[in-house]
Amino acid sequence: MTGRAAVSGPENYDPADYPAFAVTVDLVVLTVREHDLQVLVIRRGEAPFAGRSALPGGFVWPGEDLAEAARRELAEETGMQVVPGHLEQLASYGAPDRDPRMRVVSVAHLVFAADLPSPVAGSDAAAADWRPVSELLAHPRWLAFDHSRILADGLERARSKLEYTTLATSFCPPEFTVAQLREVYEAVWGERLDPRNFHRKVTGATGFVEPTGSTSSRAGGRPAELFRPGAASGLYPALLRPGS
Amino acid sequence: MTGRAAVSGPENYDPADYPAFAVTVDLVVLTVREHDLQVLVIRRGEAPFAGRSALPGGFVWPGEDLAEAARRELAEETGMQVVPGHLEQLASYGAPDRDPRMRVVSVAHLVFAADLPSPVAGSDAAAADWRPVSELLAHPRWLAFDHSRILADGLERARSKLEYTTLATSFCPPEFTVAQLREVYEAVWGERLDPRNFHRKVTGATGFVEPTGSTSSRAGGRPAELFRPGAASGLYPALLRPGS
DNA sequence: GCAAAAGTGTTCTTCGTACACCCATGG
DNA sequence: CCATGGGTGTACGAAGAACACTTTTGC
Repeated sequence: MTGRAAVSGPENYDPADYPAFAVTVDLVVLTVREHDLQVLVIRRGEAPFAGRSALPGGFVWPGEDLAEAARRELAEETGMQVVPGHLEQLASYGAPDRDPRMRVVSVAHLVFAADLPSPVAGSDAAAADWRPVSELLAHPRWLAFDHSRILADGLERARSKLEYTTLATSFCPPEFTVAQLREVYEAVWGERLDPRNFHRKVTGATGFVEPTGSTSSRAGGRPAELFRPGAASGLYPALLRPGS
Repeated sequence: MTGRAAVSGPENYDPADYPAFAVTVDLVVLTVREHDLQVLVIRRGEAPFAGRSALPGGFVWPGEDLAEAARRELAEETGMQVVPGHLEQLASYGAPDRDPRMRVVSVAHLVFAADLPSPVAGSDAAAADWRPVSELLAHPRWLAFDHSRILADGLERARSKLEYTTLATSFCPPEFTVAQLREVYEAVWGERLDPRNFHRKVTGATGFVEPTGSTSSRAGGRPAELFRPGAASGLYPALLRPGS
């Protein structure tokens, strides 16, 4: 387990001499529900951290790529289908004592999910469930391991990605109004945005949203136009956070 | 080695049942020399990829954090001291076949280094040496493993970090002129910038650079004022790339 | 008509860009 | 003096912020 400690890299070593790590993937699955940013957590049944919440995740298998493992775990633990929006690698966490049982390096991934009707069903995990991000970050001990840190990093990544990419549409259903899109920005950034200026910026940015022609009816108020996600992935001009 | 494949995450498993991975750190060490962005590579002595260049790196030890391992490998393989500028995690690479010998997950790190007088000395590796990034990216097979991909990701990260952070000063000596700082931007972005507008933006951004009071003398031309890195880490207003 | 939400126009300011121009040194 | 690079002033346009105003529905 300790290794001969060859110091010059991958050369001159015997594989068996080197420390074995477990490699896992953890998932920060974000969605916007009820004007609030929420994250998918599961309830841990066993020690360590029994009874606490944790991010979904699990071990990477021998033949799998990291992203593949993340997609598999997402499906297994939450019943969510592949590509429920967008999945990207977030960062890796490998502090020696982050798991008391063994040396684990976890590759965290970030998923932007639309608010599906029944997002957590037919799940393999005991209980998968949406929780407000703000609530979990206010109580860092509610999450097992270093998952609070991972969540914080995922949130910060999400916040900055909304500024210069079109990923906010991943949080929306296939067709959406400008107000729904604004709700995404307001929930992720935790700030109120001017509806009038927001509307102009969104419709003015090239390839961000594309009108469908139809409108959405609602109680009280003029019906809103419906949009589809546009072709662009980068956002120009960018939508910068107010408190910059 | 294959595992019982418990599907519900870190619960109900026996550690010995799970696939063992080797975990390494790889380093993308960038600097600007001779008006050109360069990266530190070592020459591999042994198979696989014997004779080819590779990014410096090596195995993570049992008691080490990931960033710690990166700093140690940097010192061992290149003789560079800790914190030669700035070190941050880049991304992890874990394709099943990325190393023909064993299953390896590599956590890549990115270092911004100043152009030191003798950056590679007393090195443990056979030969560590600066190479132009553009040259290596134009010939992806010159680098071992998936290091070309890692380098490309590191370059893109560096490019965007210059836009909205003050990290460019990490490429400069402790005291520098605006022209030297501009050389960093031009080398990393591969674009010419207007010296006059650049000067105003740099000196106008809050906390980016701080005048020392002294000047630098040079052959032909008015002496330039010398600056130190300022206190800010974020850059406001941002310095955006021309071709946006 | 009235409330409510969607969407447009207008003004002010900030920032990017282009480029004319002046400043301070070495030769 | 003149070549060379450092640094400032100015003018125009694009984009952000604030907010008055018009539009289109339900009741």
